[in-house]
Amino acid sequence: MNLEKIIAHKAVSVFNKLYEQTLENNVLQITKTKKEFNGDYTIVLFPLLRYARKSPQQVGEELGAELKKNDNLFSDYEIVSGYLNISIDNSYWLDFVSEASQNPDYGMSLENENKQKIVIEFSSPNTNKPQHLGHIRNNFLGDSLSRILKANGHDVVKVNLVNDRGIHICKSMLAWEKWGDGTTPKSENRKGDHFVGDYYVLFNKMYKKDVEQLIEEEGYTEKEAEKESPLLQEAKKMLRKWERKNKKVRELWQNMNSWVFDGFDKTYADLGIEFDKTYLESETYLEGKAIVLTNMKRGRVEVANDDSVFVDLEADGLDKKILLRSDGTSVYMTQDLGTAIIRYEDYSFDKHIYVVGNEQDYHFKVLKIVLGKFGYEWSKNLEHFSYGMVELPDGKMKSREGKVVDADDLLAEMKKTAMQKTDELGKLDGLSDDEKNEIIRKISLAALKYFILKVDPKKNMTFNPAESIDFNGNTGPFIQYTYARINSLVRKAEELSINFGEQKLDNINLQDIEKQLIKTIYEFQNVVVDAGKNYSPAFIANYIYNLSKEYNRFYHDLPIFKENDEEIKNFRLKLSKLVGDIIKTALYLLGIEVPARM
RNA sequence: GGCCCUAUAGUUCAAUGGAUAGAACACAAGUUUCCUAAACUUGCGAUAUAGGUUCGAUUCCUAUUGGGGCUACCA
Repeated sequence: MNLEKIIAHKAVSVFNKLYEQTLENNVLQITKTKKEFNGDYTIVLFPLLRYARKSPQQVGEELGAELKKNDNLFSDYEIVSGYLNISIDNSYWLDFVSEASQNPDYGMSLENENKQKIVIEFSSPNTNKPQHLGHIRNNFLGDSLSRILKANGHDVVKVNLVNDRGIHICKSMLAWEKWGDGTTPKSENRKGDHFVGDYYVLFNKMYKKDVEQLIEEEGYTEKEAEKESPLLQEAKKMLRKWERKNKKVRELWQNMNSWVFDGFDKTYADLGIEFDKTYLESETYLEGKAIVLTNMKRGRVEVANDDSVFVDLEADGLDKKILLRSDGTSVYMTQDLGTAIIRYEDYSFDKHIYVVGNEQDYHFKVLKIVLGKFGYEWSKNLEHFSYGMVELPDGKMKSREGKVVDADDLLAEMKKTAMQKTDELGKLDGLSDDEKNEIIRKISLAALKYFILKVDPKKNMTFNPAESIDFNGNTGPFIQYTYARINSLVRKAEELSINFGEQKLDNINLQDIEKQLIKTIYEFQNVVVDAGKNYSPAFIANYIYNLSKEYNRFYHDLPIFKENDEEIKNFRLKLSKLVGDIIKTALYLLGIEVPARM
């Protein structure tokens, strides 16, 4: 039980006794005391006044005095304009430091009585183009959320769903067939996913010309032209051939997909992302089709005049949704229906989380309802973790037009900047190239991951490619640097054979900044829980920045090895080590590694 | 047209309905005989507008305006 609850509990029972009331626990509001006031926790007195029928000053005085009298947890109290600020006795904080220092998993609650089996799907790239900044946010959020849920004691399965079939894939294929001249990624020395992506962009360029021509020369409206374009018709024909398992088309498809997968493997390795299982839509989409047909027999879906199959959701306040095209091929929804069912057969999950952008809010709403209509009880356990788009200063990224910030390019750019910065500062002089590169890798990836994850996932975020991502201030490297400093202290202590871990913490007089640090350390366990409840890696990021900032102030203001008092010196080392451990754990939850030095 | 999300310093981000709205970057000025200056300290500067609920609103509700998204045969 955490301190806030303990205090609230005690305060309520004291209050009830004082004023002969029967308050519920949730009437009493308790918060952490703001830094500019004395005290650790604050009870807001306003809501209590109507029960006590006294002034804030009186209630605060009586409540504070009674709490302090009966319990040595409380060392002091003070009333400031309607707020009762309570101080916790130092011995409580010191005991906490000793305890946390001995727990290597401090912050993680790996035993959870409400343990759930959670399947989390993220990344979900298409094989017609390389990944861009939008995918990066998806990958980082999915990976970090998995780690956070695990830290909350859940059984987490990370799955990737690769969309390796469909009209968009055929577009790349068709363009390559038409204009590729038999070239390969190898012959052109181009990463496979980029190679294929080039043809996707090329298709769209030619398609646009096609459409313009139809409008100008044949007098079509824009809509008609878009539909009637010969190029698009050809791609559709290819998709039908693909669904009929046409040998030539399938061979081409296999080939181009394998190029893309080679590229993706490299990108995932660079990003430090792994999956427990990868599903391919080409292997699951038929299940979706089968389900739709079964439910057609049962009369749960409708068939239009042109033979397309749809479900009418107007009763649920939504529109009609197509499930099979008039030519019998599957749409996105069809696939997701099938995939969900297979997923449940595979894992019998308690919860299934889709990490997908908020542009698909409607899609997942429909998916859930349709599965419910089809009689799948577990559809209520599907959750859409909807995150905001990454926008460029001049608007949304459009991969059709090639207007994107490419994932691989961005990583390379980050590395270059990190290397340049490091050389300027002369930080890693004297290390071997391998050691140096490894540290640079960690720093540049941290800068990128932190930049993305510190933002509330629900919100859209802006990325300006013209301004490179910072390495100073509220950044990943800043936090890594704090860790590296601490690591250096610990190393030195070992060299000097100082065994600070054994230090008993009894009568240490805490400086303000030390106490503040301990309180922040204490918060970590709550932050991990909240981050799990709210699906928000940003909670962890903001927390760890704050902790690092406070530690740097402590490090700057107070002597450690130069402290004469042995007990205090050992205490400060112990505190430092604890902060270092928490930084490491917290960064781990964001998928960020720590360098031993930097 | 309908539905959903969103609006905080010059910029990028914070703030379970609680105290004087926090940071970072940028800008201006300081701190290295001292454990890593990728650090620390100081200054400048913001809740779109109009109502409402409340002891108290950046937070909840309504309207307006701006931005983004979705709206059955793209995924």
